[in-house]
Amino acid sequence: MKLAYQHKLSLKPVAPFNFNATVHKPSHFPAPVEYYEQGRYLFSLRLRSQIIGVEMINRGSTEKPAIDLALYAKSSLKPADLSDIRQAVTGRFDLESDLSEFYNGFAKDKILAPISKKYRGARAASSGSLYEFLIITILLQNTVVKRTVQMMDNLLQKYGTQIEFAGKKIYVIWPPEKMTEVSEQDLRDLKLGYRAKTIKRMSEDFIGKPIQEDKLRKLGRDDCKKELLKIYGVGKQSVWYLLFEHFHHYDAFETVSPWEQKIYSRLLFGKDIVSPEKILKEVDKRWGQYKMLASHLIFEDIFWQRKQGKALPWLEKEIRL
DNA sequence: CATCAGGGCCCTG
DNA sequence: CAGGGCCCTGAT
Repeated sequence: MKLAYQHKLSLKPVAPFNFNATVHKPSHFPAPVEYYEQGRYLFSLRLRSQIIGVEMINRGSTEKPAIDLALYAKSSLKPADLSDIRQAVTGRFDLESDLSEFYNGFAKDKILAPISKKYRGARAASSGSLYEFLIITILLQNTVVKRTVQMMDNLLQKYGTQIEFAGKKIYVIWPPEKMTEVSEQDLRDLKLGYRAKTIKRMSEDFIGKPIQEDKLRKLGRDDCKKELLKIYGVGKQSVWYLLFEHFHHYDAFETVSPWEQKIYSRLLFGKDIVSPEKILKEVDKRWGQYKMLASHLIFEDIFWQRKQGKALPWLEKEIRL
């Protein structure tokens, strides 16, 4: 499906703002629902029944941020659509948070200071909808990245829609209702295993009396967490991915999975393995209410380095792409 | 060839 | 609140 250029919007994020380190997270597994290059990011969006291709272009600097959004769709966009898109993008990329206190602080922190300077203005972001994020967290469960990638590709090819805009082809995820027409066996045939059931049940939670993403955004961290844990397939590991990346609670760091444990052990203590309790205590002591944002930056930094070709053999062992 | 753990979660006892 | 079961795949 080819989408035609319809409209341009201009956004002004709150400074300091780092475009590249916000829109692109090199530690994330690659899914064909987005495209990134320096200064430019494409992703797909469903708005009511419309499919929108969004192209974000960096037009500013860290201290004077500006983003242009070029919007692509089949038919023209109404003022209400534009206002919804503006709101969605602002929310998903957390453009209105003032992080100057964080980025101006911690100057004496040996680990954080150089990284905080390097990525000044970066924030947590998740370009997809809550539903899309939940699909990803389910596919991450109890498996290795390679298989997650395969499951996601299988699902998008079968149930997603391929769109072409701004010179690129990416997918847009299916609407949750789609999964009601699909049997558990259909999903198992895509090598999803027992996740088939989880995806079906989770999708149903978005229909009828749907989960309200906007309402969840307004809740405090603990209330938001409580609501998210009610969703079938969301447990203690997925919930803080959601709280941080999707809902931007910058202190949401309460569990460490085994692979992350190894990486944080190395980055914080220079050791192969340190207990999760010790890691959590350390980040809390160092960074308090910003402990997840700070940890996220040092975590992403090694993946940026890897992307730029730096050899990190100990890391390769942990990611198994 | 077989066994098993892996970016967890649900359910049961 | 601990522990078993769950799908599939690549590593051993």
